[in-house]
Amino acid sequence: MGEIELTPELLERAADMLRAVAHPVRIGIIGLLEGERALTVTEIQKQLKVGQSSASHHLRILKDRGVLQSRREGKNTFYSLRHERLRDIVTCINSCGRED
Amino acid sequence: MGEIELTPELLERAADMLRAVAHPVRIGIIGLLEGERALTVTEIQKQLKVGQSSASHHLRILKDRGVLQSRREGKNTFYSLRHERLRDIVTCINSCGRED
DNA sequence: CAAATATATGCAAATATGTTGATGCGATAA
DNA sequence: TTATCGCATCAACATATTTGCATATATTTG
Repeated sequence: MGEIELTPELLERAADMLRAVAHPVRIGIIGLLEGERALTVTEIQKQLKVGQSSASHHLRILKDRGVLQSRREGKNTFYSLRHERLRDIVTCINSCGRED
Repeated sequence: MGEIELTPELLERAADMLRAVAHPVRIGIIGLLEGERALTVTEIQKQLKVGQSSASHHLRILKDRGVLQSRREGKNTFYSLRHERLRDIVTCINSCGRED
């Protein structure tokens, strides 16, 4: 539970995934997608109060970077977490954030 | 260990801290600063092979966002982690890494 | 004080990201 | 087939981040 390899590739990969998550809307999305739950774009955009285009855009970023996965079902596309562990990041960040 | 509040402020704060971390050089810095260890700007810039100005800039970002703390000692400034837990993020990310 | 060392900061060009409206497109319903 | 829903994507513009050079400041040394 300790050592981290510092190869440039790992740094790049880690940064890539972190950049994917580092946006309020995208953190919100991850927050909505607990466990096995899968939501449609419309459900997500309504809960987070963002435009359709914006939601779609952010979902794509999360999917491209391997954070989410999606499946199409009729007219809908359901998005869900690919790594439940990623939620830990948000938990972790929130627990670190609070003593200014 | 479970529920995450989704208030806009928390989302912003979480995103802010994540953005601070989401850069290869800055992840590298966190990687170097295990435990209590504190390093000078020069030590950090040499290990990560970045310019002086760049190292200084990145350190400032990490400090401003509450990731690092610093103490001055003579001509040197020693930087160290403010939240050991933040290292978990890097570990977590790496363990999630892509299996395309 | 002058010089050297360690770090910080201002600035500007290059690049990356975010935002929004319009439009395209597959799936279903009428 | 036409209309509509759900979503994706394009385009254009706005904002933010990164990088490096030049320069400034602080500390110690001679």
